[in-house]
Amino acid sequence: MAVTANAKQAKNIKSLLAIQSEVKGSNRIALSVDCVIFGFDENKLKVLLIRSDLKKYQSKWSLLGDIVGYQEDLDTAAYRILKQRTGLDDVYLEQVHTFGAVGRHPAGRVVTVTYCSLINIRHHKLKILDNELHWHDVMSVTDLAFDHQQIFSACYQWLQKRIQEHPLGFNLLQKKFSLRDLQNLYEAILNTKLDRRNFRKKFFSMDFLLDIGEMEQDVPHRPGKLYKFNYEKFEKKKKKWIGIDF
Amino acid sequence: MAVTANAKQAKNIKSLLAIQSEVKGSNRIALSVDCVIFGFDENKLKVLLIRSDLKKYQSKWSLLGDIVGYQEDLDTAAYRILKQRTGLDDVYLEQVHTFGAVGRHPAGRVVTVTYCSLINIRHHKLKILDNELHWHDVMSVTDLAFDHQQIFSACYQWLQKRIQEHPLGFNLLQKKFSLRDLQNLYEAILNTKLDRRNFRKKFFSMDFLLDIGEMEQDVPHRPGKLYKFNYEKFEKKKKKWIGIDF
DNA sequence: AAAATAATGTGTTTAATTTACACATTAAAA
DNA sequence: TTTTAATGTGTAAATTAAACACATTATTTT
Repeated sequence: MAVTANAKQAKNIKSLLAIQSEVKGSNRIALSVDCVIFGFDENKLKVLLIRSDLKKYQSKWSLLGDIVGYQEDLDTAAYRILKQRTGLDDVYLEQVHTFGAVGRHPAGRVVTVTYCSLINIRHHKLKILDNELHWHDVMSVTDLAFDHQQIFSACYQWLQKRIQEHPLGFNLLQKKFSLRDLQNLYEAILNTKLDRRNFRKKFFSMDFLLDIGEMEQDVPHRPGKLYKFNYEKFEKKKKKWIGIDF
Repeated sequence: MAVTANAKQAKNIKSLLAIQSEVKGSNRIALSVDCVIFGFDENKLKVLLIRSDLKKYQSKWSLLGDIVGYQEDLDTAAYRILKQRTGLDDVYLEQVHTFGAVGRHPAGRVVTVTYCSLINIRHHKLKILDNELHWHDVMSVTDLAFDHQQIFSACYQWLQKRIQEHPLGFNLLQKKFSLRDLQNLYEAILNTKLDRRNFRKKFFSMDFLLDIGEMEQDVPHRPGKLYKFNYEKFEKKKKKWIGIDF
C-alpha cells in the first residue's frame, strides 16, 4: 500500500528540475492583461472599449489589453496598458480574475489576467481620440469580442459588490464632490434608487467624509457642500469584519 | 493634435495579427496553478503542504502546484492537481488570485494562478501518505518556499472573508454535522470566539439548515442534532446584496 | 421685487437586527 | 443517585436600518 502510494507519487509529483525543464519547454503560454476601465459621466457608469481592428475576425468592441512581456510584472503590464490608453498613471487598479479556457482567443492559447480600473473621466482627456476608442454606457454593453462579454460581466458584478465594502468609488469622482454626486454614483453602479436621507446618514456615520468648507459652483439650483474622502482615517479605522450572512 | 494622437495610437495599439505573432513568439510564459487546500480536523483549520523536494534550493514547505499544460483549461489544471494529490475529484475549488512578479520563482518566469480548495479531511484519506505531504495547522504556517507564504496569507484572508458571505465552509465538514461542529469551524477560521446562542439563532434564521432527525453518535456528552446544508434552497433565496459599509 | 421652483440639509419614528445574558434539559460519568 | 458538561431555548437592551416630512437656500420665473 505504501509502495503503491510512493509509486503514484513518483509518477505525479514533479521535482523542481522537472519544472525547470517544463518552464523552458513547450508548455509556455501567451499571457495577456485585459483592463476593464470604468468611468462616470453624466450620472452614468461607463466603460472604455476599443474596436477590434481586424475586421477579418470581428469588428466587435473589446476590452483594452496587451500581451505581458517576458520580463514584465503582471501589475506593471496592467499599468502600462492604462498609461498607453488613457495617459493616466496614477489610477486605481485591482486584479479581478484570470480567464484561461483553452479556446478563448482566436490567436491561439492566450490566458488573460483581468484588472479593473476606475478613473476620473474628466481628468483623463483620452490621449487617443478617435472612433476606435470610446466610452460606452455599461447598461448597453452587449456582444463584445472573444470572451470579453463574460469578462466584462464578471468585472461589473465585482464592482457592484466591491463598492459596497470598500471605498473605491471615489476614484470615479472629482477629488471634491457633493453628496449628490456620490449618491448618483452609487445609484448608477448598483442600478437602483437609494433614499437620499438614509444615504447621507450612512456616509456621515462612517465618518470618512471631510467637509472642506466649499460649495458647488455653477449649478442651476441651491449649491451643495463639497467633501473629500479621508483615506488616512479610513486606513486607520478599517473594519475587521462584518458578520456572517448569506 | 489629432495627428499626434493617431501616431501614438499606431505605435501603441497592436493589431490582432501583431498579437498573433507575439503569441507564437518569445513572450510566452510558463503558467502554473497552485492550490491552497484547506481541511478541518480536531477543531483546527489545516492546510496541505508538500516539502520542496530539491534540497539544493530549499527544503521548505510549499503549496501544491504544477505547470498548466498547453492544451489544458486553467480550472482543469487545478482539478487535476487536486485529484493527483488528494485522490478526490468532487471538491470545492475557487480561483483566488494570480501572482506574477518577475522574480517570484527560481526556475524562471512562472506566473501562477492560485486556487483555494476546501475538502473534508476524513473523506479523502490522502492517497500519498509519506512525510513529503502533510497537514499543517494554519496558525503555525511560516516561512514557506518561494512566495508561497504571501500566496497562503492572501488565501487565508480570502477564506476568512468569503466564509462570512458564502456557504462554502460546509465543504470542510461531514455531510451531516452538528451546530457545535459548525461553530467550531467558524471559530477556527475566524480565529475568534462566538456566542453559541447567537450563532445558532443566526444560522436558524438564515433557514438553510435541514434537520435530518438524527443525533450525534459516540460523543462523550449529550448528543446534538445533526443537520445538512440545503444548497438548493440557498440557490433560490440567494441574497441580492447587503448594504454599504466599510 | 416678489413668488414659485427645485434642490439641499436635518430629524424623528418605527421596524429589524444584533448583542448580551440565564435557565431548563439531556445523556454520560462519577 | 448525584454530578457534570454539554445541548437547546428565550428575553431584554442596544444598535442599526428603513420609512417618512418639513424647513432652508439659491435660482428662476412672474
